Amino acid sequence: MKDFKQYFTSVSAKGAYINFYVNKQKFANYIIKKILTEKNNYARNYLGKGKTVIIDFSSPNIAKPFGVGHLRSTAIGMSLSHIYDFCGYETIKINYLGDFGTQFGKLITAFCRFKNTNLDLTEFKNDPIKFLYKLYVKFHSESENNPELDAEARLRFKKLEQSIIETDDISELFGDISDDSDNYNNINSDVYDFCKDSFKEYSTEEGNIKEDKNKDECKGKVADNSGKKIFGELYLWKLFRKLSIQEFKRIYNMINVSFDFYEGESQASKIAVYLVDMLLKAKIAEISMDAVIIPMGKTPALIAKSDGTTLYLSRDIATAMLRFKKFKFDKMLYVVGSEQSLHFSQLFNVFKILKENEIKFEKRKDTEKMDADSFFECASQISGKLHHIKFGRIIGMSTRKGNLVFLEDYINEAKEKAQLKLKTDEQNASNINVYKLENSTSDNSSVPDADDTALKVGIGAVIFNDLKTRRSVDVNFNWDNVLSFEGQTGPYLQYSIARINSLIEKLNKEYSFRIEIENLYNSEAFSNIIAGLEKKDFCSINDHDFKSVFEIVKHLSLFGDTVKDAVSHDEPSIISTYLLDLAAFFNSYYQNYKLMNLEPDFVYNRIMFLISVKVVLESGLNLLTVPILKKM
RNA sequence: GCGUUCAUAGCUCAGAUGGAUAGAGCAACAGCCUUCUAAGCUGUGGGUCGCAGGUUCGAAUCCUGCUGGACGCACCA
Repeated sequence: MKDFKQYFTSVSAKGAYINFYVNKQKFANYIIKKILTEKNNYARNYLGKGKTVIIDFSSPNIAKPFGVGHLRSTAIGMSLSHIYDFCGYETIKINYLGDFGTQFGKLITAFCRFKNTNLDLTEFKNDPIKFLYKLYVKFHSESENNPELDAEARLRFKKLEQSIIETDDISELFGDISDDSDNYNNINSDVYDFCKDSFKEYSTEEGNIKEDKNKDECKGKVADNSGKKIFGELYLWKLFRKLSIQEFKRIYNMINVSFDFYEGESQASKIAVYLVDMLLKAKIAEISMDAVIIPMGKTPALIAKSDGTTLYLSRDIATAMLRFKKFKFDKMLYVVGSEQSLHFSQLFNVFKILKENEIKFEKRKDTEKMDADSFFECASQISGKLHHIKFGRIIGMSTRKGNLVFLEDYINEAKEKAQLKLKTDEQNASNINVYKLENSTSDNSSVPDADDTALKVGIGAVIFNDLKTRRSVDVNFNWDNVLSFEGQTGPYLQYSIARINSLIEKLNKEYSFRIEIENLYNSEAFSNIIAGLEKKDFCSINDHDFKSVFEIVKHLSLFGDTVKDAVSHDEPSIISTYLLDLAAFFNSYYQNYKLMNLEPDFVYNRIMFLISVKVVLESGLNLLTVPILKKM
């Protein structure tokens, strides 16, 4: 700080502006040195020190395929979690699965009815999600002509809901539902009997469930994997959920996404019922047309249906409270499409109202499995901590044939394109090598694992495509744009890094520098190099390439501000834009200034410079969850 | 009808708290691979920043109105 002045050469006033002239050489060397020393900690900040942020994202519905629509939330949420982490926050990633609602009654009905007809159960084992999706579609086409199906579905859901709410298993309600300990891979043979004809046994003609005198013996039950008798609906639902989560995890794994917790809407349903009751007693909620509402603004918030069952909103209120109790978060982000804006503004309003009416709560002693007092105590602290991270819709999203696009197919298409590209590159390379062999300088090494590379390029293209524009704008889905690897794309960024690696490797060999770029992030080697260069400058204002070098270094120096911008706006695209500019600067430099055959000292310094560019590009791609490739 | 949101080059978008001559990529055209990866680079053309007012020394950016699109508006999530 004392020698702050040395970084400026002069100051002058020009019109309405005061211009500071920086000492470019000192500035450039300072930045390069800083990056080399701090490496992947360069540009980190501590805005969130001691603070906890929860990011609720992805949140697909179980028993439904993971489509491209969910990718946007997933990509944005995952990237935000990295960005918050980079800013010193304690970050908790939650996947809130849609595991509750009438559609499960439909699915169970369809499963029982169609199981033995033309749908193949081995298909269910091989690809449960696609199988269930087919069931769902089949149910809808058949129920048009057969209203009986809808009635059965409603009843089955009612039974499911009942058994979920009645369950005594608290861990089932509050635990991480992705736990793999109970293995549902082998379907219990009871289930076959259940599916066959049990429904007739316990449904009445009025469309109600028959009272069971002898609960454990009744036909509608099957043994779960611990041998306990549970309703068949509950069993199937758990099975569907388990299989769905397994499938989701496989996909998440592929795109480097992970969660700290998997929660389900079903978990909150029990508390939601209780919550509605409390809000009514506290006179915050009231009854209107048999339903329970909380009056606010123009559109009152509906928290219970006229039949007394809860809604999405009531479950979200309960979930937020549970999470606050558990994590004491300072901030919670819901990464959900902007079409749900009203829902979230209502949710946030509820907490505002709870805060304003704090004193109205009666302390209750008749708590059941939870501590109601502390539950409501925390409610007043939640207001202002919730944020809806909305994003625009994906328009025109369909396969080339016009159906829903499964994420995996989407990635595969991108991968195939990348494979094709790799193949033609290799051919071209071998053609060129015909010339090169005369000089025999080329080592003719092809890309190590073409399959893996293609996959990462495909994923990079797909993820980056969702993160390159501001969240708020609707994206026009266009296959040609997504599958383009040129210009402002993920592969362009990956390619820039691959180029730096390959260049450094070549120079390393040519000049015998022995710079261990492999160990850049985990060895002391670099720190030592830097320490040895304490007094030395990497670049000078008189260098022939200084203008271009400085342009890049200036941009490198802005990375920290870019990260802060991104976190304060919850906007990954700010990082994307930054990286595209950086890559463009670098590629321009690469093309215009060749390093081979220059003085060793100079080349060595430029390698250091290139490493600083690489460090920032890689940090940035990590923030976006775009895979980094050594070679392409 | 009410609410939210968007409108910048032929297309997709930057331009985020008002600042100097509004920038990229794609597409088009003209070039550049027998020295570092052409998934790249260099150049050319392309704009009444939806329209009309207002605030300001200064507006793509802020305010008002209008037009056009998207989404949402009580028992779905």
